Amino acid sequence: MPARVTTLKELAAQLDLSITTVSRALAGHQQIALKTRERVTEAARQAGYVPNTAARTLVSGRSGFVGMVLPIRGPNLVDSFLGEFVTGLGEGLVSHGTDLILAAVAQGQSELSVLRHVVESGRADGVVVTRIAEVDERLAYLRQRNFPFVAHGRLLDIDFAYNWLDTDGAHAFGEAFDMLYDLGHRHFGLVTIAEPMTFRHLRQDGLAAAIARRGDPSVRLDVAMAPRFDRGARIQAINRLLHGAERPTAIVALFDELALSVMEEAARAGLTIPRDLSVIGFDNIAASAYAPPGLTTFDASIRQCAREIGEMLLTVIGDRSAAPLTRLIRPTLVSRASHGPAPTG
Amino acid sequence: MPARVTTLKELAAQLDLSITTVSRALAGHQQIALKTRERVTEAARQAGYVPNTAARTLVSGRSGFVGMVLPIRGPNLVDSFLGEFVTGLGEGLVSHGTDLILAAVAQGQSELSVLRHVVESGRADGVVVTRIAEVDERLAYLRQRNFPFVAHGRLLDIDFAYNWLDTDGAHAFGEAFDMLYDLGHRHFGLVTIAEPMTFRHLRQDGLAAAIARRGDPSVRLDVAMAPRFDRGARIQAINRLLHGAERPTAIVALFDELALSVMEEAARAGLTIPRDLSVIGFDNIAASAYAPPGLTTFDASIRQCAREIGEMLLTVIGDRSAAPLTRLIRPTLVSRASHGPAPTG
DNA sequence: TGTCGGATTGCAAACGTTTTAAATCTCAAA
DNA sequence: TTTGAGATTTAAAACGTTTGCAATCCGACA
Repeated sequence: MPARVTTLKELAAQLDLSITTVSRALAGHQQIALKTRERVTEAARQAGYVPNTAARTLVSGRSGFVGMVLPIRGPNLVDSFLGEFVTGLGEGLVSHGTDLILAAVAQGQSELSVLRHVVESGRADGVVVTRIAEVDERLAYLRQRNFPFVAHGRLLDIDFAYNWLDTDGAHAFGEAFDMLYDLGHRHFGLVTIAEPMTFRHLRQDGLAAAIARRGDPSVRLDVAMAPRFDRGARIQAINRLLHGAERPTAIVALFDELALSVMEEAARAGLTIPRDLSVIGFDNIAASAYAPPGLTTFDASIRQCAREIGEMLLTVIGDRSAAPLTRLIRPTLVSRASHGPAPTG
Repeated sequence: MPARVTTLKELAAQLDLSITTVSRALAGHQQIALKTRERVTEAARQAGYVPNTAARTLVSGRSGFVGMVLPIRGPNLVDSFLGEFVTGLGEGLVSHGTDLILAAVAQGQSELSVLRHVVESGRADGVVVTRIAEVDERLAYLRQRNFPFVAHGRLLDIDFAYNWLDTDGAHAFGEAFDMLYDLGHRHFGLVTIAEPMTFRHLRQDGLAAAIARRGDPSVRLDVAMAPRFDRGARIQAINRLLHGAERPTAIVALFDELALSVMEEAARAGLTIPRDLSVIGFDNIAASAYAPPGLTTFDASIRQCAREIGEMLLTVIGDRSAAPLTRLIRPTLVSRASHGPAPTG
């Protein structure tokens, strides 16, 4: 069995003081004589005393934890930025000594039920919710429960105010269109996913808005929709786009994984990028830098976003009555070699 | 403030039973009449009752958490498989309803002090330790503290028994050598790192052992050592290898990031892979599939390893007196296009 | 009717901390 | 010497759960 944990009671006995005094001394209360405070602090340091989290949580009602439900993934797919996200979140939380709780979802269980469990058991003082769906029962629950949370992403119909941070995909896709238009492209392809996630709409709408802004009737947009996690179907959708009656000269993909697939299929079809086809992605995952000829994309700086989300959540936990915090991050263009002038003729 | 949390007391009052009975009924104790058990279970379900973690932990001495210290990284580098690792760990833990605690290390703080805090505060029932160093103070502490843990990786001088899971890098590097030797290669390069991590030695020793086994005095091995996180110095070390008096025909890298750098620098030097140079990596990170011409490497199946680590840790926590668990996973060769016959002449 | 035994339920302590309210101490002023 | 104000310390309750032990209930048997 593990060596005995030092407790307040033991420390108090050793110092011939009451538990109360020791507790207060360690908390730095002014009412305790300075000499006593120092004596206690030193003894605690020597004994390697660390207050018991459970006891503290029980009495204070604060756990010092922030929760997050691990995204569910198929056997061979991992959230490509989970690592970055978690790292950033840790950075954002560490200043307050807050730790992160990751709760996995068991087979056949719902993400909501896990979230509920985290909340109701008092494990966490607040939670982070990622991958927001168009209609998101998690947000509905948290709101009704009035539990502190920050969402990474937005709802579509914002019928209530809440704390969120999002990357401005609409802006990025508008920027992508403008850049490609200026390079002479008129026939565009968009590869998107079938899942009801908000970011899909925001990005597509951003693209559509930019097209509308330009007001050029010769601009054409073909949309290919692929299930997110079915690789075969994804390839099929992409090839329909590539081998249609008329091929777009520029393809914008909802995120890098799709863009990389587009580049692979284009290569397989004998197309040279960017001479025959321009491709632009979103996220800037590691592989995008390596995939020839280097994918032009937008950096979503997940780590930085997650760090801010952590900080926001700490704020929300600290002051539950504060006005909702919202933050829209503008992703930066990472210009590599997968885009160029529209092919002539 | 959040809606009131349902508590045992409230549930008991509502059912006109004692707290004890309700607690026992929910725990499924046989001594409670079946009818009562059913009545209580139903009421708890209706009320959405979830037992308070802190209270339960306090009395039982078990937190239901497993801890891990977030690896420290520079501003732009993230542990490339943290996401996979965390996902796997979650999968391994979820069956027992155990959650994962991730504790970040603040600037200027030591990883050991954070680990200590996690342990001493009773936050976790066990911990996972990754990236084992040649002499690892974390393992020394955990052992002396007799606290349940599983290490991902081994110590060099195993002077005490403990629970570990490791990928058999030695075997993989031997396999790589054999394969390359059979392809005619005689002059080898190894790109390794300067940090005192065990896996460095194990892999290098595996390579050396394979060379010795072959007993061919014409085999030559040049070793380039680069600091792990200094990209500039890394490139420099690689180029020394590429532009020495005599260039190796095959380069084995300690892990994929290094191998990808080798391929980049080789391309920059006008070399064609694998015609002029064979390159083999280790880990099979996502980018390795995309980097031209596709990196031959070994799949370390981090997710699967992490899952097993989670399961091992649960076992260790359940039975502290059990014999140490050890597990050596043999990585599988992922044969892509970066290796081939040695150039003739 | 009284008693016994098994089935069922409840009381109270304990886990380690924080905090309210009260007790004690110290020392200068009266 | 007494008084009292301020400084310092403490006792005890509380947080929500689990659990050892004791109490109660019920029907059967004598």
